Amino acid sequence: MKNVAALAGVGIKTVSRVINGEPNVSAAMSARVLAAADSLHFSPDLHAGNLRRGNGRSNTLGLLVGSVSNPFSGAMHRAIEDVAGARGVAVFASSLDDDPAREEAAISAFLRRRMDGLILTTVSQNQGYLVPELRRGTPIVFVDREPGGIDADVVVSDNAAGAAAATRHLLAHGHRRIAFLGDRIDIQTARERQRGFLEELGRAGVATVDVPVITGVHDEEAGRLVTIALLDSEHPPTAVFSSQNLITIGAVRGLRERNAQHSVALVGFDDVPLADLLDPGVTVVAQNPHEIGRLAAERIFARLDGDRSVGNTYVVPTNLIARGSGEMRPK
Amino acid sequence: MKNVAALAGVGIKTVSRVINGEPNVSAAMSARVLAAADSLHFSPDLHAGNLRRGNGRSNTLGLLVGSVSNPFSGAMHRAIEDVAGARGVAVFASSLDDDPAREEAAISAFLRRRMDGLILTTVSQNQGYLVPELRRGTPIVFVDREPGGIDADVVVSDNAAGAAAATRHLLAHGHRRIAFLGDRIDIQTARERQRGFLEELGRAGVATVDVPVITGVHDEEAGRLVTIALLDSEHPPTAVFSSQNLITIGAVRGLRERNAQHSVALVGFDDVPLADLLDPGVTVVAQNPHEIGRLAAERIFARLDGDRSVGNTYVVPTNLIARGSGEMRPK
DNA sequence: GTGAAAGCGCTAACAT
DNA sequence: ATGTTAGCGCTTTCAC
Repeated sequence: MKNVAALAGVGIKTVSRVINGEPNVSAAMSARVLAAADSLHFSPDLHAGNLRRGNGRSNTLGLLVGSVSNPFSGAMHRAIEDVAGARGVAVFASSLDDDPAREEAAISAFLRRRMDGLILTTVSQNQGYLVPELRRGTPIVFVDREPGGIDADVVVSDNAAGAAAATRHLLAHGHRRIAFLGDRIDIQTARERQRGFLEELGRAGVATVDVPVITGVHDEEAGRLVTIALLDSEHPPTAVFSSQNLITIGAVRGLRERNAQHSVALVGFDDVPLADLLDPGVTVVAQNPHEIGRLAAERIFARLDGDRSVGNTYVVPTNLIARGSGEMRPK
Repeated sequence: MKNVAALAGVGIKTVSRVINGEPNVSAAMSARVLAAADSLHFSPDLHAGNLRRGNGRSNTLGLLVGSVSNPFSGAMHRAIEDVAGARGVAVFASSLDDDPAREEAAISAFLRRRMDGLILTTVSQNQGYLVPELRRGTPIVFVDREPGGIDADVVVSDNAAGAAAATRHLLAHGHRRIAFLGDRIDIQTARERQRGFLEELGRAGVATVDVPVITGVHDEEAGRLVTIALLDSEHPPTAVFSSQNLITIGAVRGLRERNAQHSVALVGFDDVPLADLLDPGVTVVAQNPHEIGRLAAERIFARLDGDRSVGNTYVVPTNLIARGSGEMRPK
C-alpha cells in the first residue's frame, strides 16, 4: 500500500480510502490510485487491516467436522459455506477423526487465526475449556454432537428419537432379535442412538438379554466383519440396526457376502449415497446435514449481529426412508 | 501478550520467547510466564506475528475444489489436509461450482488472507491473472484441470487416455453405437474426455456420424433425462459412456427407469460410491483423487522448501474397474 | 478532499 | 538470561 501511494504520488491514507471505498475522495484521485494499485497487482492484507480495525473481524469461520471426506460432513460444510459466502465470509474446515488430540489442535489453530466464529463437532467428553473464548464474544455452535460442560448453541439430529423410530420400524415388521451395531461409546451420538434403541425395545416389552448389542464399530470394515460374525453365530439376528453411515455400508457388504441381504432386515442411521439403487434398497433414518449446517451458520451470524440470548439446542428431525431392506419379515 | 507480560512482571519479549519456545529462558521464568498466559487464556495472534516475522508464513493453504460436497473433492481435500496437517499447516477450502465469478472471488479471498500456497481447480479459460502472484513466490498448483496462460505445477488425471480406455473397453465388447454423455464444454477435462473418446473411435475406424455425442450434461438430473431420451430415441445406443461421476449416477437411474440396465452397457469416468454393490456393478474408469491431492500438496511444500524449477505437469493414471455394467455385449 | 502521526499485537535486531 | 526499540501493513484519529 505504501508502494501504491508512492507510485500514485499520494498519501497512504488516500489509498486506504480508495481501496476500502470510503467517501471523500475525488473521482480523479480514485482513478489514479486504482491504476497504480492495478499496475502493482496490489492486494490488501486483510489481517494487517484487522489488527487496527475496530471490530477486528476476519470474515472467517472455523469448521470442525468428522472428516472432510465423509458425505455427511460434506453436505454440512456445503450448507455452511453457502450461508457464509452470501455474507462474504470464508470457511476453514478441519477433520476431527474422532481424535481428542485433533480436536484440541484444530480449535487451537482456529483461535490463533482469530476466526469470527466456530462451528464444531467434538469428541472430548468436556468442552469447558472453550467457556473463556465464548465469554470473550466468539460465537461457538456445536453441531452433530452435544458438548459437555458448556452452555452454547447446539444443532443436532434427534438421535434417540431417530434410533427409536428405526427400532419401531423393525419391531412392526415382526423382528425381535435385532442386532445393534454401534460406534465407539465415547461418541455422544453413538450413546444416544443406543439409548433410543434400547428404550424402544423396553417400551415394546422385548427382553434385551437376547439382543446382540455390539459397540465400538467405527468404520466400514468393522461393520462388515461384525455383520458376518453375527450371521455366522449360533443365533443369528433376523434384523440389523446399523447406527452410522459407514457401519451401514459395511453391514450391506457383510449381508451380501453371506447372501443374506434378502432374508435379514437392515435399517441404517444416516443416509448412504445411492442407497435407493441397491437391491434391496437400504432403509435408513436419514439425517439432514444440509439443514444442520444451515442452522448452525445462521446461529453464528445471529450472534455476530448482536444476539446475546443464552445457548439454545436446535433439534433437526430425522426421517425414516423405507426402501426395502427394512421391510422384510423374519423367516 | 502485553497483559501477560504485565501480570508476570516481565518484558514482553520474554513472553514472546516462552510462547514460541525460543531458547535462553530460565525454567523458572518460563513457568511464571506460562502460568500468567494460562490464567489470562492467552492465545497468540498468528497473523500479527506473521506481519513482522521474516518469512511471513501464515501456515495456511487455500484450496479451491468443484464442491466440498462432491466425493471426488472430499477425497482430494482429505489427502491435502493429511500432508499439510503433518507440517502444522491448515487448509482453507472453497467450492468453485464451475462458476468463473466464484473462481475470482475465492482466489481473491485467498490472496487477501496471504495463504502460503494455493491448490486450485479452475473454470475460467485463462489463469494468466495469477502470473504476478506466482512470480511473487506464492506456490500455485492446479489440480484436476489444466490452466491456461500460466506456467505452473499441474496435477491431473490422464483424462484423454482414461476416456480412450473406457471406449476401447466398450468397443472390445462389440459396441459400435456408443453414446457419449459429456459435461459443459467450457470445462477443460470435459473436452479432454470427449477427445479421448472420439480419437479412440477413430483409431477403431468407427464412423462417428452415427454416434450420439451429448455435451452440456452437468448434473445427475441432466444425466438421467439425457439417458432416457437416448433410450427412447429411434436408434438407441447399445452402450453409454458417461464422462463424470454425477452424470454416471444419472445414467444409472435413467437405465433403471427404462429397465435397460442389463441390456445397455455403461462405463463411467470417475468412481461412484457403492458402485460395486449395484446390480449390475458399475464399470468405471476410476480416478485417484487421493493421489492427486497428495501430489499437489507435496508440490506446494517442495516449492515452499525452495524448489525453483519450472512448472511441471504430473499425470496420475486412471484405472478401469470392470464391475459388470461395461461387460455386456450388444443385443 | 487529503495527509501525518500513532498504534493494533507481535517479532527482529540490538542492547544489557 | 532478559529487556528495549523499531516496524510489519494497515486503520484510526486528528489536523489541514
